[in-house]
Amino acid sequence: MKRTIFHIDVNSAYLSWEATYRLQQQVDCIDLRKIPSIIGGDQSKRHGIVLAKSIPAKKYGIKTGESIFSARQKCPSLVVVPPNYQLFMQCSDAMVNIFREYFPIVERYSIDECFLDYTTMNHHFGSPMQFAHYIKDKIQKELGFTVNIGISNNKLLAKMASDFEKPNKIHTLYPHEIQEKMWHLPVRDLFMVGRATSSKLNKLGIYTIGELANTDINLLYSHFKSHGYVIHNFANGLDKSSVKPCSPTPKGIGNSTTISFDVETSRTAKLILLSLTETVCMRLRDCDMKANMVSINIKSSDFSSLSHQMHLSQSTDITNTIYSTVCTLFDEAWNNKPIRQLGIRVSTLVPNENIQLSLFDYKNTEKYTALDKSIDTIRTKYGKNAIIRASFLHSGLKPLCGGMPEENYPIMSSTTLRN
DNA sequence: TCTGGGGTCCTAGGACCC
DNA sequence: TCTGGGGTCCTAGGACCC
Repeated sequence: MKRTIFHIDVNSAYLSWEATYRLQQQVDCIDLRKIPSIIGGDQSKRHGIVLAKSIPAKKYGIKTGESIFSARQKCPSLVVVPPNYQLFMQCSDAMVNIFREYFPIVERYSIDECFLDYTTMNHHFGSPMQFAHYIKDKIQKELGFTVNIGISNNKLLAKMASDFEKPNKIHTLYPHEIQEKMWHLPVRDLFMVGRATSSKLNKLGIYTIGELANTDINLLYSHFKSHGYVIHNFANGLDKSSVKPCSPTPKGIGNSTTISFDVETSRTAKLILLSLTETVCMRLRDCDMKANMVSINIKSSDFSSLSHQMHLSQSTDITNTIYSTVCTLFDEAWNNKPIRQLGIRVSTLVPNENIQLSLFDYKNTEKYTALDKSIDTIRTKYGKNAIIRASFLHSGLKPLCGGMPEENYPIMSSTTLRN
């Protein structure tokens, strides 16, 4: 049976959300979407990259991911606004709540993108195009921001379609429209063709999605291995994946941070690793999982990076245990180059039940588990910094670092954002 | 490049075994 | 050791997405 899939994508999400919020709060009367503006990190903390841009900023050639320094060179009058992740989560939730009024399954692909399956809903809500207009306008009216909607028979084509002309537009990309609407685009525009793959394709004389679609699959395999099959299928509009309810169980949990100065001593590095371990382990316990693998990542000031990982003899969620592994990994891996960024990650996760405890450390495990539990309770109740490790006092470093944007903010319901 | 941070998946190459 | 070949497992690094 032919499916009907929608892909909804918020236009310049972070920027639209901030603009909508400012208009509603009447911070000032300027709509950030109508002037050259970006959402960007703090340059003094070396977080200075463009996270989202307005359409006027795009006209100056400003790209997501580039440094704010270079964006300012392209447009000296550029307005730079810091990100407000709590607000972004609330706006995202408000949009998803609207979808849930109509769809039993909402696949939240990212903070600002969803897939919906409209296949069986035609006779309830009209043609796909009619319903797309309805839901797009509803979001704009109730939440104040615009979206693009792509419609097709599979997720890949729906996603490609939503990326066509912006903002506030609906596009179809049905299989019979592929040649006309998609094949003339540069290969870089195809989902799953990134910088590295597109430059390799260009060297092979392949510049458009159409050329890729008509390239011999064996040639692609010889250069790209299994990824060659993926991009060849996508260029031909082939995708069988279905719309799935999101986040089954995470495969791993990690946090990393770029430090505002170059770290030159193991002592400082380990303090930062501790703050990262604290948040990662809290998140791990929060989703009721234990980890079997611990990895670290070190990016030097010259931007070279290295990683190191270790399998644990026993799965754990204990901060102290994971931290001591992190320290061992760091000592084994660090090449003494000044450090720009540190990251840790736990993976090979198992549900926090039926864990075999070795007889020897049974007592310690119990003790540390109780300790972590008390700390988590205090932090949940009184805030993240209600209890911190003494080693951070007077260190000038944050005792907890990274983490998902949660905090103790109430989730804004879709009504809260209404005009 | 004055170049963030959260993820997932794949692969080359080495270790080890028979 | 002037050493074959196949299989499995593991790790580091790199690709991609947002």
